[in-house]
Amino acid sequence: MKSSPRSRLLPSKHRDRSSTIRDPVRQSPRNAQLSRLVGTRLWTSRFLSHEERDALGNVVVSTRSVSANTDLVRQGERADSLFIVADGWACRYTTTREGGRQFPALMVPGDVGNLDSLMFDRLDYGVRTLTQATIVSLPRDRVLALAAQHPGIGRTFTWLALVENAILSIWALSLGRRSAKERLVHLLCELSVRLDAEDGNESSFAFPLTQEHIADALGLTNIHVNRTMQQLRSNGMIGTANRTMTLPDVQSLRDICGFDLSYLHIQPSAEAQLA
Amino acid sequence: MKSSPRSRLLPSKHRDRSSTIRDPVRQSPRNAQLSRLVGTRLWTSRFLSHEERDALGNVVVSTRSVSANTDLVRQGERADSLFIVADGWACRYTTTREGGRQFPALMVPGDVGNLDSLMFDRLDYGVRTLTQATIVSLPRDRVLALAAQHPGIGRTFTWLALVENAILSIWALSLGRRSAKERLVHLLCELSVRLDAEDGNESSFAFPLTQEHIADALGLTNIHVNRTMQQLRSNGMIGTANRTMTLPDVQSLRDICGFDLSYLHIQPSAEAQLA
DNA sequence: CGGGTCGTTGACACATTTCAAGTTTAGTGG
DNA sequence: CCACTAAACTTGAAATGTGTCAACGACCCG
Repeated sequence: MKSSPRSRLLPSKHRDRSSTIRDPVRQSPRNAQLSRLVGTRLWTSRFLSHEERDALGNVVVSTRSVSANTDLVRQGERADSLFIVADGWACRYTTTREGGRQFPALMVPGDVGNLDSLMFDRLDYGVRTLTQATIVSLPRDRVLALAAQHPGIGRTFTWLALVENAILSIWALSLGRRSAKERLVHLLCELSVRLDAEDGNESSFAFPLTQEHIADALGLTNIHVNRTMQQLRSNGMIGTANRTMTLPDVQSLRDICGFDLSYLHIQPSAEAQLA
Repeated sequence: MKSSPRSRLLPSKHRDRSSTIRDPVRQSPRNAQLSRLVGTRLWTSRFLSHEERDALGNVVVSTRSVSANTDLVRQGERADSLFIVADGWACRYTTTREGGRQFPALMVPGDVGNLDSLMFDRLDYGVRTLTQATIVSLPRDRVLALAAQHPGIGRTFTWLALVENAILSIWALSLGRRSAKERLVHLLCELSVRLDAEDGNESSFAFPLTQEHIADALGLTNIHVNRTMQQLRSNGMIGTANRTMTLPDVQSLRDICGFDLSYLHIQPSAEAQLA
């Protein structure tokens, strides 16, 4: 399961910049909504029984399509639903007073956007789409009730939170101790794995991020990201064309930045179990 | 409740450098062990019923005193217990191949050291004491069983993981987008709150970290931390004497770095409720 | 065709690191 | 109690990675 079709991931550039979502759009029939969860990080948790998975599926209240650069929640706001990115890319973002922006997380298809909303009234970060995206919403109250009834669901949320923690810890290591080149390569290695884009030692995946987005993830300026990418391109370490990222030699990229995928805590059994 | 007596926090410098713990030392009678949890972040969770709190307390298997610079778990190792830092300071640390070190978290009295051990077989980071410390251990299996039986316990772990997440997100913002001075001041503001050391606009707390520890938390070199601290000292923004940190004007420090304590998710009711 | 986002380039500034001493401090052993 | 030692802290000079500022170019969509 390589990434989604390219058209879906392309940001729609001249519409709805910085808008906030209003109404659920494109309501689908209930069965379709349930099926939107399939393949999601939440859905494939190995801690869920079949019964628990069904219970979660029945809680989906809406599946909507959202354009690029839309805030799902803003910093300091309250969110009554858990947002799952079924398709497209999104980010969590934090900002300094002076306007410096940092992404503590990038979300790709299947990720949960605002786990914190389960426990906190106000979010410490904003969540925003980076591309056109399909968002599945689960109402917080019903999810919490389910978690109290079903141990597997509660455990799944703890697990999700801890995986986010592990990823964020490695990001901190990159931010604090790695050079620009290492940071960039490390991010690409991470995305390659998370998107399940690897085929032997090669990898290729739809890549909708602008250089500014990358900069916000890596704690660099877009200009320096640009120069660093050019260096990698001219060395043949990466290829970019048609909004597609190509990594011809994954292993040597991993060697450059000391990438070890164990921190992603991929569960190889989960998909197999559900297939 | 200001911080612990100074003697407790001083690292014992010429003993047990880099050693690993062997046996539980100084076993205390059971009642005393239970009471070691009191005041802990886990214990004061507002999601716990009295019954659940007792259940957790009964799971404590050991309370031991550990010298400074001791690994409780090393990177990639397995831990069968949850470690709670009842007294003293500790850190989580990650490293690059080249030896660059980054702390994704600092633990002060009351914090849980290795929540991830609940869900992962291998830890993505090491946990190490920075001072002599008192460590309470809860066996992972029994804790997991409790979490499955008692919704409040399960919910508490999710909550703990999400708070760590929130803190780490703000650390990422510091690492990626703040200057050395801002990072340092922000860390001091955070510690001042977490240690409950503030008295009006002043704050004073035992501070056992070396400048190298600070550097590892902030993604800087110890030398630059030194220069930055001197600058703050000469401006009267901070005072350091006898391993005690004094912040004479907390508000102006917060203004320097844009500190907003909401990300710490302090629960003012929790202590009152238990007092 | 035109406007705007995104990508690219160059020259320069500067925060932070590196390297290489020294000095102070706090425990240790005689 | 003093001398000894290692860790922690301090200082200076020079190197460098990354940021800043200011353009220009390419492309896409309306």
